Amino acid sequence: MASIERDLTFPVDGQLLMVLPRAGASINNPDVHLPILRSDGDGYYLEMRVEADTNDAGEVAVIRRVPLEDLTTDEWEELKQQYDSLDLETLAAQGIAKGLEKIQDRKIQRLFMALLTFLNPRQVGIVLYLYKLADEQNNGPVVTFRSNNLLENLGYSRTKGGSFHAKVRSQLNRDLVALHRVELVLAKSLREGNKIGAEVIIKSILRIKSYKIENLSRDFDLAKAADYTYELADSYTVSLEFFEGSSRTGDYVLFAGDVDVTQKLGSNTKNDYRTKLLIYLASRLKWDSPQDGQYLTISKQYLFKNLDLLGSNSSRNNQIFWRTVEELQQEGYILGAQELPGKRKTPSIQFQINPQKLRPSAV
DNA sequence: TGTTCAAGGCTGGACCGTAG
DNA sequence: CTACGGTCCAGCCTTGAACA
Repeated sequence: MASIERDLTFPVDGQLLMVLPRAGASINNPDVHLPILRSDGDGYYLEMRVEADTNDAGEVAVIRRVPLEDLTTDEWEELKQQYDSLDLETLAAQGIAKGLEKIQDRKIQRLFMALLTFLNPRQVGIVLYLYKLADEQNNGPVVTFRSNNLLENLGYSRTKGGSFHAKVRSQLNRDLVALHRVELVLAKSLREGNKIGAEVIIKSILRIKSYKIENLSRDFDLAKAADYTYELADSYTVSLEFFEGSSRTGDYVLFAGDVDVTQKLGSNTKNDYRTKLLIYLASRLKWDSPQDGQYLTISKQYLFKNLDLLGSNSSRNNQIFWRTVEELQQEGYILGAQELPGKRKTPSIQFQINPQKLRPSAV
């Protein structure tokens, strides 16, 4: 029984899921502040704050930040100068790529890009895939994988020669380095996170422990590849920093082993509502701890915010939302969903989750 | 409220060139 | 030869605005 179960599902850390939608909140989210440069006794940081929304316990405060410890004084001055010349307001309105195109220095451009698009659905897909591998490899939080296998699982196609395109390879290295380099600052006990003076923890999603280059003639530097070039190592060994797995504390959510992390051709990861909804539902399973483990009632306002459905046309937002629910229903994660008549004009949605595809650990 | 239209952002794959 | 680097652009999808 237990082994069958393990074949069909894999555990993803509960604390990570609780914080994931917040940690990856986009620039359009009203709780998100624009990036700032900050220095304190410990060093320099480029950081983005996500403020808590006190009307809902799950909308906790999180800071995501890139430590800039290896910057020279000149680089720090240049970074400050580039930062001052940025029009951060139009960056949100006109798109991130557009907003950053004036920055000449590629490293600075990529730094902002990494922070602004942190934990987008493509990166979340990578994280899910790594938790699945951790379960298969049974080596605790340590996972070893071949880059090409990961690209394959993300649904990318190969060139005529059989390799992957330089741009996708490069994006993968940048994603991995972002998951390694960006630190999350959050309350140690998320459920009490809004209290003043709460103890904080600082963690990355993963740490890259080592990597391999099979063609020895290539000389590869992880940071340089992420900051300046289009390179990718052939394999990586990483350690998942949020990891309870199936250990005795048992704080996790089981995901279906056939979870789809492929990137759809022609589509755009920031519009991957299906992955956002899946993760948000998993997150709410941890926050709400429903007695039956199946029924979740979530206000539409918070659903829309966490799906980044923040456009001005509410009927269109509704269309996209229900289309997304339909997708997860087709995949079997959701057994049913219905809109509950709203108290004071705040309608909510009741979901019935399929415990065979998504199930929290017993509380 | 929902539809239609035009404009434009983001992604990845085609193509081609280059370095080692 | 393979992997990297750059340019171009089609396809998907969203957005704001106008309108029924």
